[in-house]
Amino acid sequence: MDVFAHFSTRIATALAEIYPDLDRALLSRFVVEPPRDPGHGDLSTNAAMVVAKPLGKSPRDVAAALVAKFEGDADVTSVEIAGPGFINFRVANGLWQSVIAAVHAEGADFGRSDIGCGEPVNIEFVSANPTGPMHVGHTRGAVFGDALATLMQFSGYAVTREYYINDAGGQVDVLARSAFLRYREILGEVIEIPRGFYPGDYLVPVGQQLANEFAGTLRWLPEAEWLPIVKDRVLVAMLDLIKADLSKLGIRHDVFFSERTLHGPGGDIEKTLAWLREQGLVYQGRLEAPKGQVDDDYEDREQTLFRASDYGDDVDRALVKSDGSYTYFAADIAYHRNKYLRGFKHMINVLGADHSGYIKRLKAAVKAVSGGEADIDVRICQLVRLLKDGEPFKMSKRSGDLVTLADVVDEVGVDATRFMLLFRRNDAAMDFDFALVKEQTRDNPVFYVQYAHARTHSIFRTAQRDMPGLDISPAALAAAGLSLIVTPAEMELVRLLAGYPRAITAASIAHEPHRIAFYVHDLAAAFHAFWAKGKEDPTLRFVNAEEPTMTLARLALVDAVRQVLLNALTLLGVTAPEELS
RNA sequence: GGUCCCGUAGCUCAGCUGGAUAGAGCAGCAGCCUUCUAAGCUGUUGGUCGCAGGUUCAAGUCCUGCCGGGAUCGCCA
Repeated sequence: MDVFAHFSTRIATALAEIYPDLDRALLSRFVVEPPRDPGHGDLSTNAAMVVAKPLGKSPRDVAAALVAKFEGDADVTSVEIAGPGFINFRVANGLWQSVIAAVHAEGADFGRSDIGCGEPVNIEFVSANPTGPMHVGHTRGAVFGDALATLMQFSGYAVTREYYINDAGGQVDVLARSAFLRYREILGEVIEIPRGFYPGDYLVPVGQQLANEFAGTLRWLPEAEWLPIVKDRVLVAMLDLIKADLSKLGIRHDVFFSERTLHGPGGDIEKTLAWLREQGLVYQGRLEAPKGQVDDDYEDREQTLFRASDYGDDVDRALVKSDGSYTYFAADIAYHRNKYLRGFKHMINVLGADHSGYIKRLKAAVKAVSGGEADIDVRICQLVRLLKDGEPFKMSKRSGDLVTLADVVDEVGVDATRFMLLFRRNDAAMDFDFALVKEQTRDNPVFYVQYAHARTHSIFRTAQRDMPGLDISPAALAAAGLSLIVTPAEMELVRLLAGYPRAITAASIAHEPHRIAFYVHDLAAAFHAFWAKGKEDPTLRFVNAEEPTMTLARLALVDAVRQVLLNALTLLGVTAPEELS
């Protein structure tokens, strides 16, 4: 039940009846939304203005014809033309009240839609290098990607959560060598970790595991022989580490895709490059030296290039390094072709701020490998600055390790971590204040929203205590006399509830989960406000022993608020406690 | 130098992918606790939407050029 979608359909139908020749594409161009100024009415549409010009008519004439279609309609109490051609509707209370019943009937599914039409969408996120535990910088992208995935699933997309394991580069060799040092250390050698190696303690268990499995035998092998063995072991261990970190945040990927599987003879990279060559998209050539800071070891040479600039990138991009191995980008082209061949025409990549320069070539790659059939949206998560009591926080600890994702979650909890990271647009840098998210005051939005949910339960507990004879079962709530819900403060709440499905679809389409966080904060605020009204005016209290009928109607409203708060928080991966201790 | 992101109230930020008189929270000021958990609420002060042009019925929103802040810049991943 989406009131806005309901009116949108009705208006489109009316327009099609009035103007049979009207271009149907226009019928999806107008919007139905709550006007900024509530004085203008409950719903407003710009339909007349959108349609007027192509029809060669004045907006107000179109509006007048449209208004005539709604005269005497049961759903509306008034329809007015305003300003340059807006149409403002006042919706009958009965329709608003039916929203409460709809929330009750649909329960956890309230807000669900099928705008995705079951289309497969691949969301690649996190993809942190498998060289150690996740550090705090990865957290934002992890939470964002996960929330976006849940959101789009709820809107009817067939979502695959995917993690790309960068296990093919030189840093993995360094990782394996670092683990090998720990192995030798376990065997009794005194080891100094040289610069450029991974010094973290987290490799000690890997060394131990190698010692358990191979005793001392690896030590006497040449590196070429032990390296692949150690690499296999250490990669599995690191991935387990990362999965454990992610599960701390309640995040689980459907697919872990290894970059290594793309390499080698007959692998996807070779196939993809051969295919690109057939298309004439690969050539030998030179690039201009980059402006700005030029590396000392820059060497102008002829190289193998992909025609990225044919697809909107600024320059063509190198595919092969000077040592003959493939560039990261070459593997990434193959990887995205692989996604396309797996049936994904919609891809979303969640990347950190340092990858913003990568967007154009990625889009170029997707366009090229799909023949323009697939699209990719790259969502950049900007930096998070850690603060404590308003002061910048050291990102590295004494041991030299970075602050890890686990540190943050252990410090402030999953709910606070997730909500705070989602309570901001992804493309703006943000501050994360450790002290604030642990506060139990209204300044802390996580707490504020969870408190609203706990309050809905508290009201039911009170009702049970003070009116033991009252039947507050789901069936009784469903049968409540909703026509009693009429005061402005109540209608404000109901209107917000009615806007939930619309908020979900809009956030899905825009790939912006933060809108749900703001929505739920708004709903919590409206609920707290209504709750407080009962203090000044006892007739506005939810539970009133003198008025069982009214109490039941109000409880039905509270239950709807409870359900939507729960739905929205669940979507964000934040728990909704029934009681705050 | 190129590219991308940001610039909205003293501070932190929304602004529903072009709509009507630009909104919240914090801070400030003035109020509300023998409570349906005050862990909350009400009222109020505060704006040249960085600047200048352009597009149109309509621009914080789209385009161009500047200014300021951040990120990034052939073979790292």
